[in-house]
Amino acid sequence: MADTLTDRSQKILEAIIEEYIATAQPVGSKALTRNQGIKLSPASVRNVMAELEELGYLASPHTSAGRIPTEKGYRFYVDTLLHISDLDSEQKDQIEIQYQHHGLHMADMLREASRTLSSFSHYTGLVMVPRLKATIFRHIEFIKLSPRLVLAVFVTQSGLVQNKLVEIDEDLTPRDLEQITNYLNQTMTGLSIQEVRARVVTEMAQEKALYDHLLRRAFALSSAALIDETSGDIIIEGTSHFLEQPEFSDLKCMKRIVQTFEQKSILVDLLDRGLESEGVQVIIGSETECSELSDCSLITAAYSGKRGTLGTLGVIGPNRMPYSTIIPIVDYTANLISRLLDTDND
Amino acid sequence: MADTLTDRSQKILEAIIEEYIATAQPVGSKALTRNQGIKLSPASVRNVMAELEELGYLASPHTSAGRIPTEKGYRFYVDTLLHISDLDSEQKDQIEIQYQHHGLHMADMLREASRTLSSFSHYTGLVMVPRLKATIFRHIEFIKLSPRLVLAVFVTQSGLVQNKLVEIDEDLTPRDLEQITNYLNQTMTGLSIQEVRARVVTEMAQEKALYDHLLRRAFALSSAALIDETSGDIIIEGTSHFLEQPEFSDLKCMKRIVQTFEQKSILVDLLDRGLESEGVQVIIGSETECSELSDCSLITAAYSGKRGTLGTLGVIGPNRMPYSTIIPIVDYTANLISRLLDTDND
DNA sequence: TTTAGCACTCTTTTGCGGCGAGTGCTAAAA
DNA sequence: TTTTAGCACTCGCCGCAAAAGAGTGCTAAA
Repeated sequence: MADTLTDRSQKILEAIIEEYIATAQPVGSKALTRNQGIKLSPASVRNVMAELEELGYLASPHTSAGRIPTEKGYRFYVDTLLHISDLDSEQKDQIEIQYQHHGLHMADMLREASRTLSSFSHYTGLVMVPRLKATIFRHIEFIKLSPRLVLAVFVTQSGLVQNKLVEIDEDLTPRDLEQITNYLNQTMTGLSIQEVRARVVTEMAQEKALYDHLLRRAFALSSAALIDETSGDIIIEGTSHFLEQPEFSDLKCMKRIVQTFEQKSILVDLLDRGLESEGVQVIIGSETECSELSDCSLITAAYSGKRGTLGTLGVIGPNRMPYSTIIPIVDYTANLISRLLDTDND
Repeated sequence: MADTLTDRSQKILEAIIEEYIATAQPVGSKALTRNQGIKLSPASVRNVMAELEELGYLASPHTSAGRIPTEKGYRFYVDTLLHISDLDSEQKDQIEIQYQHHGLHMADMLREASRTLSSFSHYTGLVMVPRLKATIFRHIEFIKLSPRLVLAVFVTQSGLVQNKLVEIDEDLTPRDLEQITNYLNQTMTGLSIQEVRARVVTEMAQEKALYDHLLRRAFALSSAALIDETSGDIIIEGTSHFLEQPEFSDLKCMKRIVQTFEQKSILVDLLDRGLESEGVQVIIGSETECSELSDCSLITAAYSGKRGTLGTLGVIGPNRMPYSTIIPIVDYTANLISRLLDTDND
């Protein structure tokens, strides 16, 4: 039982998957011979189909229905059969236009990205908000709101702004705050957040910090401000597209999926996986390692700012997704966002 | 045809509505006599039901089904029949507990409110983010990020923080910025945003602003910073509860509703209505003036900070909602949020 | 004024035969 | 040896009709 399929088997598998993606109906041998450039009789196709089923690429819901792809089938399709074309420039323009009216606000841009992903793919768009730890320190500022309350505003190189209210035990004069601000901005600018954190820890342990009152406060404040709270936030748009999918017409199953979305944490984990890797990733069905999402697939890609990866974005839909059209959309959007993040904030 | 119903009619109407709320099934005369403290025979009940139908409080889906309440029926129920009990202290505690771990961040608190509303009501929670214009100026700060880019951070009395990146045409020295900051904070603190805006407009028109370069810049910057961008944002949690409602088992109709939610603007309008009024508001079916939501009802209440109303929150679900249990939940949550906003930020 | 009885209506369920799509197998054709 | 035509078989889906069930309105009696 050769694990390598013959050319002919591959062609037929491809045709079946594409037909199934288009129609959501089990594909029969006859339908195949009608449609495409397959020059075989139904009987021959049947033989191949039986073989593909035995190898685990196809399954039949019941005897008298056609075949549907298994996860293994989709995986093989995505890995070796799929030829992804580039977006034509018209589509690129259409996508790009969406971002024209969004100014400098990163949050708006990411929301728009999620929306665009959803509306161009007709599935559900996902955008992970940049993890703070993946970003570069640019500026920190402390605003005193009341004797015991300071607002820390922290800006990353890529234009992400994080606010945090910090309670303090002792009154700090505006002058103190200014000094702290200056010190931190001078020492930390250009470092990654991880480096900044490390630095804060080591310096706080060092002797001179013990004696320099102000310095100690500076570190205390900054470490409070840099706790990554927004981390793990995710922007989901177009959940309603799920309601269009015939495979989810069962309300029970539909509800399980939507609830999983609302929880967000599982999606965050899935998007996190894409952080390390280059290019577009496809996660199919049970590869999600989440039983609720076992009939869903994700197409994700990382986006990056000036220095390194910031986060990931993508699309989630049923296993039966038109990968060939969505992969370029995700890819292009990720690149576009990266580009916008690089140019927007000098 | 007296518009005032007899006591008996009211009792029966109430029983029908409550039965229908509990079961989602058309209510027949027999079912009624079985259940409650109604001491009449089915035949008598039928007479009353026929009368109630003629008056428009009930409708029958078809001859051989029971009756279901009309909007007019619900409205009457909510307005005059309903006796809302207070939450018992156990429930209050349960709700309150949810907020313990949320520190000073307003955004987190509001998200939690939406989540709590949803999980305690088993419907969909809505929280409108405070409209900037309804808030009081507390502090503004400008952070220079690059020669042409300034980050404006604006804090309201109630602890809402808004960031805005502002592009400027001419380089401002840190000294300039500091002066501008000081000037604005001294003049504007304690004014409502509307007053601030008005002030900026009038002062910019005045002569002295024409000559004072710095002043002009200060106004330009602040007016750019105070454009209300987050306005109209809304936090929706628990959409999946809609999938549980038998009345929305039709996917078409379900999808229309979810899409309406995703658009948000319609919900914002609906929540806006509650801004003016005291206490809990109920909007039933077509009162939403939105055809997609004609089978939905909202229960909303305004929450407020130190000075005046900030926004509204509530629950949206099918017309057939257990108003008597949800109204207290919404009411209590709104008060709780108001209380938290008042105490949190000295 | 209330209730019991009854005929009537209309939906829902159930059972059943037939149609259609698709399969696997076998034997013939290429 | 590979491909194809033919054929019996399986099984879901559709439509129909009959039966069941729930509820109503009306009338006449309590």
